[in-house]
Amino acid sequence: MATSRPTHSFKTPCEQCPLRPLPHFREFTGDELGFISKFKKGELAADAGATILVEGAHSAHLFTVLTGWGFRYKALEDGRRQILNYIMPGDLIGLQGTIMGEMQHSIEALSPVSLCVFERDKLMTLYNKHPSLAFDITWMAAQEERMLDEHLLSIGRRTALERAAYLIAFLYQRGKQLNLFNGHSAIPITQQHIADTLGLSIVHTNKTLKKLAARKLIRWQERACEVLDGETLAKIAGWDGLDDKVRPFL
Amino acid sequence: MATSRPTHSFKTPCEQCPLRPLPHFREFTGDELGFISKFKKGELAADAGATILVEGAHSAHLFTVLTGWGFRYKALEDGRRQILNYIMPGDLIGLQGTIMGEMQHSIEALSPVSLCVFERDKLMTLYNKHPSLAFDITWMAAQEERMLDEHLLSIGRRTALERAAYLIAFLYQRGKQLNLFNGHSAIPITQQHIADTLGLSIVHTNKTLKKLAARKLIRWQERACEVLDGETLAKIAGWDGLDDKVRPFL
DNA sequence: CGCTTAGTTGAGTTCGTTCAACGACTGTGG
DNA sequence: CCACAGTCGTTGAACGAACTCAACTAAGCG
Repeated sequence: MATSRPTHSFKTPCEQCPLRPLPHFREFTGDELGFISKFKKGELAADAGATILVEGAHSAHLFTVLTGWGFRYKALEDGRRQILNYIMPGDLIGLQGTIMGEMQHSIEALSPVSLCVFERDKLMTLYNKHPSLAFDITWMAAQEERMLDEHLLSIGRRTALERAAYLIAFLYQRGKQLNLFNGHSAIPITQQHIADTLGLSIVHTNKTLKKLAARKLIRWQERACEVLDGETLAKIAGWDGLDDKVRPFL
Repeated sequence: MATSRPTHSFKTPCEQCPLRPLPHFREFTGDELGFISKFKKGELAADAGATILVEGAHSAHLFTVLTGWGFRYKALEDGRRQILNYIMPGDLIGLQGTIMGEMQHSIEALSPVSLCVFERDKLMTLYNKHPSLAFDITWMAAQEERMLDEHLLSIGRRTALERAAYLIAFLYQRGKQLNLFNGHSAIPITQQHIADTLGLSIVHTNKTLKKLAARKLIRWQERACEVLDGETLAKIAGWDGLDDKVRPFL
């Protein structure tokens, strides 16, 4: 399995961050931007399939996803795996490990991923000197909590078809907010990942996805899911969708 | 259904908070305590069964649970309900609503509950003047995220018996940390609540609980679950248990 | 060329569901 | 005081959703 590797060669200055111009993210003051720039230590690149963070590790760092898709998961001792949520550009990862000492979940890259690395030691400085950014971190933690609430509702109470529809609609909407699709709306994921997210077996996941495909809501590609009709997917799940407010990130 | 009502008659001073002496909670500086005392606006009492916060409401306040048990939940349009997590003394609630405008879940009391009410408007002051408390709020959000991760793993990947064992062991450990049991370790919950937490039907939940009772791990009471052997429950679920570090609260 | 990974499909089994009925207990109104 | 309804827990029977097992295609790679 491929592992992540540091990229010393290049550090995108925060002032030229490709994410900031997106309408989805809030504007920052020069002061905030200046601090974040100093807070940022470097960049890290991970290949598709690489483990970015591993459960049990005493993570030294905090990361923001710059590009790529990944997922957080936990596993039982006998290998049963549950995907908890997906990570995309702008998402903060490693907060649990930074704040509470030890990671309780692992993170793996779905596509090639690049990350901004922040210095854990400067986190207290951030809280002391930049309360607006501290508030942003809390905002992001609350947002993550909200997504987990939705996922829990989905796994606990929706049928297999509804669950699959919800998950794909969710990933589709998130991807669209971040401008991750150019024309073809393909989510880089295998059916095994979907199964591990929905709490279903691979076989049943496959049969469920076929039903969605038969309705022309999705189309399955090499190793990706193309979304043809996100609205109907959301409707099948009885899901309201994400709110479109501008959000912070580091 | 009973509703919550304000208690104007009495406001416990934070300096005499019954929770602070517990070894489970971290010590606070006089400065921090002074601010929290000013931050606290009053108290609120809710009867068992009362709805404390409702999905969709623009919550004006932030609360800390002083006494009692409750739960957070979400429901689908057709009534299917999923319990997301339980609330106990020291837990902060209403953060999502305060930070992001609108509550996305409801909260209901399991037993009579009393709450400290904080002024939402002073939250920015907290972030500006008391970074250590701001950090505490982030800590609590991250902790909630961690619990949701565990629940997700449980519902997604554990069998009915393992799920039930995990849930009861979890509630038992939390209750014990907070000194909520005096001799008899009874969790004030109905089988319907357990079913709505585990994502199972009431009938199958009942049959599953009977298996645990047959093994003398639990005993079912009037409207509560008495835990006889929390260790074995955790072992059945393959669950490591909560960490016992001291934690913050407001 | 064999080897691995991802996706597909059918057959039989198991786990959890729904439907239904019943006992115990509580509170309410006549 | 009793009759009645409501909640909570319990149990059996029949059904269905999702699982495991197994076999097979197609694509990618050393």
